[in-house]
Amino acid sequence: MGDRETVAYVALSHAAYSFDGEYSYLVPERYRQVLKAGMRVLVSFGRGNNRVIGLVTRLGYDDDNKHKLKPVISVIDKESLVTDEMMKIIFWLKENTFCTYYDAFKSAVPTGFSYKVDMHFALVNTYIDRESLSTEEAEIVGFLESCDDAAEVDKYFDLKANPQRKKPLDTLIDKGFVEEVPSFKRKVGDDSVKMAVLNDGYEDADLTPKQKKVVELLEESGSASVKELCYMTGCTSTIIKRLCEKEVLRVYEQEVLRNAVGELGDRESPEDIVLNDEQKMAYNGIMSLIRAGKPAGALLYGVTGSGKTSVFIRVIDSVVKMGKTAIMLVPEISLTPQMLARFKVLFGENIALLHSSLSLGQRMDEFKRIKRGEARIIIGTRSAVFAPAENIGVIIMDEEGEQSYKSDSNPRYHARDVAIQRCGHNGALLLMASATPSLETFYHAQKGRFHLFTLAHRYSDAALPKVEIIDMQTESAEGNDSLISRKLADKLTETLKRDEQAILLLNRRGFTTYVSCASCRQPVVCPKCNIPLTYHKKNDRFMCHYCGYTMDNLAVCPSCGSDKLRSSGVGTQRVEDELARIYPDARILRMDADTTSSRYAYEEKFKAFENHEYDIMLGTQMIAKGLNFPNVTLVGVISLDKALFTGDFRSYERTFSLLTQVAGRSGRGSKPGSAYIQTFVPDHYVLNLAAEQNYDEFYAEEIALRQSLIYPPCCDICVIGFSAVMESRAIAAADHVTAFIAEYLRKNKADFPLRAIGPAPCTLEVINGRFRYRLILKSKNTRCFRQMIAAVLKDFGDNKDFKEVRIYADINGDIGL
DNA sequence: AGCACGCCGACT
DNA sequence: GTCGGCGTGCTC
Repeated sequence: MGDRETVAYVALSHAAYSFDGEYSYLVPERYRQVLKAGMRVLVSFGRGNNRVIGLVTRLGYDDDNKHKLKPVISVIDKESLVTDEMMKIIFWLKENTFCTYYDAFKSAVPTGFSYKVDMHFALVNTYIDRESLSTEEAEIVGFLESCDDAAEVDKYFDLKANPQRKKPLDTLIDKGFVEEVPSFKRKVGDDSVKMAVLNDGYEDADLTPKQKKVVELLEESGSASVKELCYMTGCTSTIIKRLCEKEVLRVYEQEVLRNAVGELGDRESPEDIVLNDEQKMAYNGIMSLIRAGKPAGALLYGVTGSGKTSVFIRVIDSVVKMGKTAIMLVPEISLTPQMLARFKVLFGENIALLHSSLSLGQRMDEFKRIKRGEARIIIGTRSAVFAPAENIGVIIMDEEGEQSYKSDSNPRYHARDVAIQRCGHNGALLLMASATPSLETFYHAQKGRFHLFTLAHRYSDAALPKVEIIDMQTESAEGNDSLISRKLADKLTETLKRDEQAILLLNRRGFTTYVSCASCRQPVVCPKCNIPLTYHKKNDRFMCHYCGYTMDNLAVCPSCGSDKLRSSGVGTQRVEDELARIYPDARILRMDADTTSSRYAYEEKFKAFENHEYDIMLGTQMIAKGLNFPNVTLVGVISLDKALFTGDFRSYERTFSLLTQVAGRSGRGSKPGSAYIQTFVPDHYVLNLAAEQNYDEFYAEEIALRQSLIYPPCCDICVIGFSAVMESRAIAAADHVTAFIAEYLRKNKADFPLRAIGPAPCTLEVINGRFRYRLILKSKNTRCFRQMIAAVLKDFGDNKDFKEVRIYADINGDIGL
């Protein structure tokens, strides 16, 4: 038994969920010293011996192996990208979010580390017996002799198109005459800002009408982001690509400013931050939990403006002085430049930043700095919870209830759940903070599973803004058909007169949200999604906010041909117009996904508003959160009624939180602030409790509701979603899975409580031309339950009948839409 | 997902 | 007789 072979367990990069697993490969002698778990390797897989990249999940020995193992072909990484602890997280992600090992790995490591393999081949420096070769083999050897370096034989012989040529190449490798030399290329990422400019001599090119539109726009503006170009001209990025091929324009990646925050003069010491008594109590309690070195969770529950950030700073400072690391998660980093600037001043080089607007290179650098222990304070968005930090003392989640902490694509994880796992491994504290915590978190805090620290007073005892609800029903009964009530209008006038600023919130982009025909009553809908299109005045086009489809402004009704198209509903653009009419002298800043296509634009605009270059800021949710403008004394909510009734069980919670947060933007400086909420349902308790900023009461109401209707946190909820181009296929798939579950329960004599709802169409039945159905399972998220879901997904993936149907499972995510 | 193996129809 | 249709099942 002295001859046990070293074996690497490998998770493959291209594995589908149904055959994802740890495959064992022999580790050749030459790699035995260097290969570690967490490195990527090149292996051959399947009957066709395709070269694929895989992740070594662990190393072991070949005990009684019945298989003839294939060897590891080559090792890609010089060092492991994954610590032991992160490897546990990868396994956890696979079990809990039903992704593949490799998907989990990818979300834990910056995309900049992704590689594309190209196989090259070279002659082995040895005697080759020509006589033994077939003609095809001799041809290959001849070609390789004519090459200086390792040659891309696959390209030369076009192996993709002529797969029969692969065999002689393989036999040559088997005979030891030819060796494979993999070449790894960094993939070019695609999520930085792409900008376009015209090339010299563009005038001479032959252009189609759509292309001409793009060129004209560029002539005006000089340069523009590709996204903006598409928005304004209504074309797709393929047109830009075509223009690029014609050398009419060129596309380049926008440099992200390395030092967006800049070197800010004097460094402050975190210890100079003075805490009031309440903050001190919270700080002491938090620190004693961290010093205990045991996994724990705590909620810092404080009203807006109670100085949670100061507590964070002192905690982080102390944690770092203990020799530990700290991770601080924020919902959207671009929305908190002010907080970031403050941290830079306090902690300088000790900070690493992980968020989406960094370039790939920057992200990789930050990742390395954390891994080497050079940066011990990590600030970032959701995915920063995977930072390769070791010896973590605390993970802070600011605005813990924010939606952006939940991923709604592939590994469908919640940063909170990952953070709990990491705190468990590190003996660290998970510190969640919010004025309006998620129901889940507050529930656990009530039950004593999380420690609770409360900050009940606003810093320096500033008063909370006075909030008033305005009934738009009586407003219109009394003859005011304007979007803005008389009261809000008066307040705006006063505010502008005092040279103070106002923030107005509306959760709909565009101009009008609904265009319909007065004669046939048909709304104008998206041909792919069957959802009413939104009219955008700025580009004079109809747009679908779900799939991005756009079309020209219509003169006649597409269903009956009459010219009586009428628009209704209100978008930000329409409000902007109305404001401009009432307040011709006011400087209005509109902030929504249409005006701010690049991350960089956010900060510019917020800065301009802060410098009082504008009087009124009008926008969607993005303006409601985390910002601090001392000169803002008026907040108006044009309408949020739609958000109350989205069909998701969290819609009350979200609306409550949004309202309290936006109201909190008012009166943050020395001047007192006020807020006005316009609504057609003025008696709704959610609105009234939000106006009172009464979270405790809201919690009591909402938890009772969740208990009686059985929703989280009183149970766990799993959505299994199906989508297909043909509606009947989506239904058949959903029915199949429903039957499979019933059968599974019977066979396994499972006795866990389970309640299935549906299958039923999703609220938005069609998106982007795919019909959507869902099955909702209410149960307890136990291992048995997850095993069942995994079995469902595996069975489904193996089933050839449903090739064209996409499926996903999401535990405790949203069920709306 | 690929890819080979295998078991039935129209062809040099 | 064989070439090739794509149904079925496996991948260390």
